[in-house]
Amino acid sequence: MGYACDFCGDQRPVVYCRSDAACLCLSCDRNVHSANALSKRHSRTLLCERCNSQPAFVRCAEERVSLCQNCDWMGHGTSTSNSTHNRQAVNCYSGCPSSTELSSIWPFFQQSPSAGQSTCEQELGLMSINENMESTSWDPTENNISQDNTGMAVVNETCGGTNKGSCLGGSSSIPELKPARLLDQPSGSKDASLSKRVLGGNCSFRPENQLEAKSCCLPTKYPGLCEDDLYDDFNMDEVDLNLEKYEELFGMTLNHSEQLLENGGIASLFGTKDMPTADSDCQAAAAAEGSTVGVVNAIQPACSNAASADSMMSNKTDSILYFTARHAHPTFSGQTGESNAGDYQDCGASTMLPMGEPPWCSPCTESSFPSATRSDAVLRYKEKKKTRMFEKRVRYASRKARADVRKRVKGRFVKAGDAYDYDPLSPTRSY
DNA sequence: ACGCTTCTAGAAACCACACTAGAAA
DNA sequence: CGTTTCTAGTGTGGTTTCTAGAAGC
Repeated sequence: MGYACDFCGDQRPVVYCRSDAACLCLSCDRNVHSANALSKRHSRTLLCERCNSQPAFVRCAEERVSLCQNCDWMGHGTSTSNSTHNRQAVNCYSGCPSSTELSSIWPFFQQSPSAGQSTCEQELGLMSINENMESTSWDPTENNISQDNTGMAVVNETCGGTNKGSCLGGSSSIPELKPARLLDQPSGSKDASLSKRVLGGNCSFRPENQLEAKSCCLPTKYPGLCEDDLYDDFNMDEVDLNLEKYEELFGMTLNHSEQLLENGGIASLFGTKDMPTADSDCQAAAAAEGSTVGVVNAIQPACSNAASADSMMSNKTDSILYFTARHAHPTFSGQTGESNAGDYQDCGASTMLPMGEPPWCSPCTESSFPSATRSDAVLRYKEKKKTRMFEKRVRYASRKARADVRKRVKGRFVKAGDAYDYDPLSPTRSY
């Protein structure tokens, strides 16, 4: 069975766009993603050359193939001979990089001469791959991964010593590998520096830190933290985070927040009662699923009150963000059982995460979690569970791609040739 | 307590057309 | 039985409109 570009249906697909969930040839990739500023921000990566349906995760130097997480696991995780293959993380890109730029980030990448230069690289310099690469140049002193000047994240050289067992050479290395998407920042170096500033020294290079980075960029209600600059980095699409999960991440109950406020805890530093954590819903989930209070307590660490939580985080904002993100993390791991490995890939979180981290949720114990609050949380959890089935999913990426570039009048599609007031492909109007 | 008005949030409708699935030839 | 042609139905996103519920008086 042959594979074809989701857009033109003719050429062989080369890249995978997570935002569109589409496999595209280079020509269509440029065509589609040069349509407007938003589409230019779509993060793309190579397509897995084995299954041709998932974004590539690593590049096997020996086999000279790009593989998704599943295929990499199948090919290297179970074979003792293949498991020693030298593999490198595959970088993502956004904007409209030229073939030269693509070759610079993927040295193994070769493009046909017919494919010309990008049509929009000049007009959208902000999205250029150079800046992108710059933004992904994480300080090696802060992370156990380095990036060479080709944009490839070379893991093998940096995971020596005690981490040898978790190198890419082994099947257990996946959680330690920073996915290529982690290296990709949609905008310029400003964002990169911001991310580093927010994440601080607490962030090691683990897939969950992508979530941390995203979680750090909370909605604009936290003006002192990320109102302007950081919000741009909060790309919900890239995290594949639906609203429900967003609420699970940040939907802290008022009562709990007030407790923290009274104790001079985290919320006071945010200056809001909506301080984001995921503990209440996490507990609600556990309770709603028939777990006893003992079970809830069993999965929590010895962090029994807001004061201890406060001390855990010290008084640094960086640590607070790290803390909240870690708490939010378990909700990403698909506790509902609805997610599959592909989903994990999409959201950038490793399938190994649930095993690698203790699934504790809350800095408070049952005693500090009144029954009324718990029932409220259970109610909210049930509501979210009820609405879970209605989340929108794009079934046909090609239709989405066409709808994205279709001309409209007041939001409605117009006939081809008719006057329109909105053309996604053009910044000007047709009046 | 009741009725009315105003406000708000969410759902539904609308549009063109490429695409799909099934029936018919 | 396999291939081709035809047709009805579906899905896609941005905007507007509708509706139910809450809040205020």
